[in-house]
Amino acid sequence: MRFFVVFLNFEQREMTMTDQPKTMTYVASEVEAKWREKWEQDDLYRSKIDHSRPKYYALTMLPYTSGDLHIGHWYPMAPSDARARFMRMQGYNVLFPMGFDAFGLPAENAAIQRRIHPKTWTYANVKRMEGQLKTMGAIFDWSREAISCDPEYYKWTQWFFLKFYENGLAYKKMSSVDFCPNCNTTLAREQVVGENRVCERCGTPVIKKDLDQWFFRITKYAEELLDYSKIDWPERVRFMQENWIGRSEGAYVTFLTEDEDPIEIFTTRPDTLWGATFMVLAPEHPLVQKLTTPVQQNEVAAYIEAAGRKSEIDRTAEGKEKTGVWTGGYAINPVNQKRIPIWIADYVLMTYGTGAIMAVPAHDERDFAFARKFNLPIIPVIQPEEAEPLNGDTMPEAWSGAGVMVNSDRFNGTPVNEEKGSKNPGIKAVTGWLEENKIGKLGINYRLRDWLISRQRYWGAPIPIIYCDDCGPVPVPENELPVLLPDDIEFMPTGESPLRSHPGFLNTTCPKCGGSAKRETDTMDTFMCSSWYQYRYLSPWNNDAAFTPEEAAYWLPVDTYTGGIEHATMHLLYTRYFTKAMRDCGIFDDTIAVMRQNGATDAEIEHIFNEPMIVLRNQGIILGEPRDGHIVAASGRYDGHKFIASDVTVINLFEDSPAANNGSAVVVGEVVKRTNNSLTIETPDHHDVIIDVEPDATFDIAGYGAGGGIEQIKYRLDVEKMSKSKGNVVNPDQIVAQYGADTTRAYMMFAFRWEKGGPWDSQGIKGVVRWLEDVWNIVHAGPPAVAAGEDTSKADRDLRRKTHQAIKRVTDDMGEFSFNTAVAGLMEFKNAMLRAGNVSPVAWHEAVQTMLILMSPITPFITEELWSRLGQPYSIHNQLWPVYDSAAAVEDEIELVIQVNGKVRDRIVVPAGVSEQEATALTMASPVVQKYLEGKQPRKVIYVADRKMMSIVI
RNA sequence: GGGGCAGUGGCGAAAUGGCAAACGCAGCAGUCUUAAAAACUGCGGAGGAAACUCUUGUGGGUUCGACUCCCACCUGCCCUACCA
Repeated sequence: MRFFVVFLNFEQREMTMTDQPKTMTYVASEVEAKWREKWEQDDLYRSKIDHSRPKYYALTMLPYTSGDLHIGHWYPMAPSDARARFMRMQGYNVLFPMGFDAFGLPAENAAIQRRIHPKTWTYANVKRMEGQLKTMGAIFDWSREAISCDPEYYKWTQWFFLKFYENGLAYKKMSSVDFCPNCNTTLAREQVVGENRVCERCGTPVIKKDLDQWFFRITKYAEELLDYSKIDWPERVRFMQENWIGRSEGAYVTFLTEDEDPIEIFTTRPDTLWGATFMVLAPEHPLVQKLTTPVQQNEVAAYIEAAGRKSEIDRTAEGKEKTGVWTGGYAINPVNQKRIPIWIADYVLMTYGTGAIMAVPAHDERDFAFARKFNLPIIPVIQPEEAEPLNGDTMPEAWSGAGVMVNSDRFNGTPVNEEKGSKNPGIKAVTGWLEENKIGKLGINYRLRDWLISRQRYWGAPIPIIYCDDCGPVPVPENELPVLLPDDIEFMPTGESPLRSHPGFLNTTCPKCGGSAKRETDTMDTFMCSSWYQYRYLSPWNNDAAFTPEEAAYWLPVDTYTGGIEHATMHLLYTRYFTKAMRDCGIFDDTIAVMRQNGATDAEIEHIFNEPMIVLRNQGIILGEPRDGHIVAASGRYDGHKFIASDVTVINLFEDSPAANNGSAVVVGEVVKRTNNSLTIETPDHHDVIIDVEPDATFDIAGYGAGGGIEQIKYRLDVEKMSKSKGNVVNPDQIVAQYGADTTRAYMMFAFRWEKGGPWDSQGIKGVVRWLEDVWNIVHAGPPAVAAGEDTSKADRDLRRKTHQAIKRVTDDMGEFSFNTAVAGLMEFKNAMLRAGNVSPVAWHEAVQTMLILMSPITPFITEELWSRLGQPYSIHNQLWPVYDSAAAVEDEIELVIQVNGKVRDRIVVPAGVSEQEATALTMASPVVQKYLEGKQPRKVIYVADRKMMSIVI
């Protein structure tokens, strides 16, 4: 009857409390508002350089200014904040900044739809989101806030562009690019998604357009980007990036046409060169015109025209059926001087390799399909061992496996295995020979292409280039930055940047010759802004540099970065590239100088500017909560496939359906969809029926009486991503209003495995509510009243053990991002406190204070309140993290598990320090063991001391 | 087609090769209440009256011992896709 005791104490304590009367029930909103204000006043979470303490830069991906924070924003941020707080209490000087990714298409689209200026829309959203973020109780240092659409920010985005341009990392070229006809802008390759190649933003199928566009030379870093040895990133992200970079090792080989024009090809299978029976060029290949013979002219022109017109969907819709035409030209295979025809086909892409291939139909699926379709010769040059000799005329498919080289002159008999590149003896031997004879050379090819950064939109950072008829493209001088976006602008999307129709922006003078010139009117991809924001946070107040070297020298690099996996091949690849490019442009030189002044060694400096973020962890996604729809019986009449209802009744079971009366029909089913005037129901035999509800229809919904209408009908929600249209969005403001920020934070951490996520459960949050209420009550109850002279040493030791076990558990789990088990450990500790018997006030206070400190990173408000109610000095968040004492955590006695032949048969309680001999003797004495032994000697006895386990083999 | 990840109670989950299901939700029974809610107490994988037996997607293997390691398969999710 512990609660009785607690209650008594609670009363006693209340009378002795010295402060003003305090609410005895936990009201989250009061507690949170009070401390939020106090912390802000005291600037509790300002992060300042302090060389006496180790730094820790924790970062979570900045939100886009969409206008409303949803629970999906809290999910990465709140646990990341808890972990940053945890590091702070461990003695680190922690920087945990926040800002906004504020440029981009949605602002402009919203502006077009609602006639609000993107700037107005964006800053209103920033304001709203700042307010929401502040309720979270995070240790964001708002003095370091950075907003990417501020001129003070994008000045430096433009400056980076100029630095990259100076260093040959930015260039302009005419190229065929993906263009979204709905958003009216070009897209980077990775912004085109799915099998149908649609725009990531709006789902419109992209088209190809030839435009003069700016690119960043990310391909220069392809090899370095594949090196993950200095960073601790999830394998999954690594795999995705590796896949995206797509390194393949092979050989470049030059074939000559009959006119001696060289055609370079890339192949990963130089060992099959002798089997090349034709060549294929991409339709866009520059040599196509010259190669085409007069006879083939018409056919080739028609094919190229058709290929250009075909959308990506048309191509895939054809089911990969090969198409192509012969140019009429021939090339000479350099390894055997054979004359082979040159074709063009759209299965060869101009954008990969050299845009030309040697076709080896015997050993490549695609070439095989092409050769069979157009009756081209197939010559096997790899013979699988222990198989019938391959026959080019009869083989049913290409052989891409291992074997021995045949029909390949001096290489006949060379083994070929399934390995790629130089690990394959056949490839290795042939490549060496090609190099010796200057026919070809070893080569690496990447799938990665340069990063297209031009966007034909207004709401982005203008590209700081001026075009002069005499001087060509001229960079805007640094002292003229930023190139400001004009506010007065027409937004109708035309496929050209709106800036082009703004004469005041467009027309300028050439910085070199002073003549009249025009500005570049494209703006930069917003991924450019978010590629360097981690550096702007260091000193957003600095208008003379992108970041302050003193700040960078102290805080860099980012120690932990958290965010969604969806950015694996975009943001996370770009920002790695950006840091490497900055390093090579000398942008960190001042920072390095400061580090040297501060006594940093070369070894310490060496790796710091190679990668932006050392540790990366991805959280999962919170999905919508599933729910059953109402089961309804609708009466009315059929009109074709539709049902017109005059009455809708919610029933409990299908069987409760009322009988049809006076000629009207009745349909019964679960509501799966609802609009303003119709319901879609699924009948018990799983057919969907659409019900049009008459405007004056009657509703019978339990609990709503006569006032019920169609809005009260619940429709089924499956587990799906949250979206407004699905109606399954969880609004964090509402959750916070109902339960408080602490509960919301803790639930985010407890509900799922953080990296996995899962469907929202509106019931599950109650567990967290009860936990915090229990903690609240425990603190107010105070230490139990112990009778004079009673020995509390055993109870004290037990509580102290639980305390230190909790310290260990929470410390380890927080460190490993295992937030759900950290909270579970704290709940267990709370349960132990509830069950603690008569402990001394000293032991109770140690336990309760430790509990509050361990909880404080997770639930910062309630712990601060309880800490102060205990009379402890402000602030709990400035306390040091407790240190685990293994001696205190050790058990007095342990339960020894006894296995016989691998199965648990008995458990005996033994003293903790028991020796193996004693344990064995105790085990053998067990009647259960005796029973299984049947008087025989065990064959083997295994004692696992640290697992408290004895295994006997009979 | 290629690559990757994951499958444990009704649900979210936990378990350095060593007691499967900690912690929590829902559920059931009870206390309190006129009643309900809340709160509290107990039960809580399946079968069985019980002793006990079975159980981590399926089938093998390694081991005294496998949710955990290895092989094959099934299912789901993610990435990628005519990439030479």
